[in-house]
Amino acid sequence: MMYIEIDFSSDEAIYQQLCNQIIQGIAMSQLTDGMTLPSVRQMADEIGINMHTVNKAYSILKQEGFVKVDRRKGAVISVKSDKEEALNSVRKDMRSVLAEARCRNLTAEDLHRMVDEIYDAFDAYDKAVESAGSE
Amino acid sequence: MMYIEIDFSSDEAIYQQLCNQIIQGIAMSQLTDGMTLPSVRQMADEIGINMHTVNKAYSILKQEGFVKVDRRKGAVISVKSDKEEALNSVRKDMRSVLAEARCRNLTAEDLHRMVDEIYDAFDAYDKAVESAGSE
DNA sequence: CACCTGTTATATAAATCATATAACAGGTGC
DNA sequence: GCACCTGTTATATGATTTATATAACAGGTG
Repeated sequence: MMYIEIDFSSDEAIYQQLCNQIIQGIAMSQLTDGMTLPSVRQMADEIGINMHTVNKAYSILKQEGFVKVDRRKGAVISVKSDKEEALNSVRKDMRSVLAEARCRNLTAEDLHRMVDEIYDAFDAYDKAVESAGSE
Repeated sequence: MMYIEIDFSSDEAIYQQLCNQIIQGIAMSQLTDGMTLPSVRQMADEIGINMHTVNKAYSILKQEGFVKVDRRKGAVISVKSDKEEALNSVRKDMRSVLAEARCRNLTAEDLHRMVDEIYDAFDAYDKAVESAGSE
């Protein structure tokens, strides 16, 4: 079970928003290895979009190594974690973010702090879910 | 003077590539406050694209606070650096990058190291330019 | 007044995004 | 075998975005 919220007035494509929210769900341990995502049709119904839009998102997640797609079970969370690959993939995006950060005079320390805050926020979510397990 | 290289077979929009390269140019001090970018027509000619595509890029850079556009001089580098605004703007993008990083089991330390490496690379470029000033 | 700026308007072709309808391959449970 | 559920593929259509082209306007410079 996972809340997905699509902003239809966003300039970000729907399939892209869907990908991002699922990745964030994995980051927050809301989605863990072995869990299955709703089928493309079910997910499409739930959030009120087309099946093919969901399929596109799932295909990308598969290609990027976040899920494995099994014809009978559907999309199963399975994160590929080759450290070298991961570093290279992340570095590319990080470079763009840091370019802007540096233009705006943020220091490496500012960014270390930001990284820690965001990572802590991910962990905080884990704990909240664990301790509210009975609800 | 600044080399711009557009990958026409990229899935990234041309105006977006142009924005990114200019922002990276500022980050590397290749472009500094007060410098003027080539006029929209001149830049378009140089890299072989349409004037309006350049204009779109410049307009975005203006809106995001990287340049100020003067009708007579053109687009002048002028980076807005309100720290609070900068932190909030960067945080949003950073969150997406870190979500992927965490899924792939990268630690906060891994990312601190990456931040430092990228920042050092920006600085290294500054120095290279300074010491080769006579060429 | 020619010449350079950015800016705006309009039109057009191509690509992307989202949708819709339909069908197929394959596994599950009755 | 037969419904029923998966993902997957094909095809078509409309809306939006991207990139281009041509043209004109406002304003500052020499």
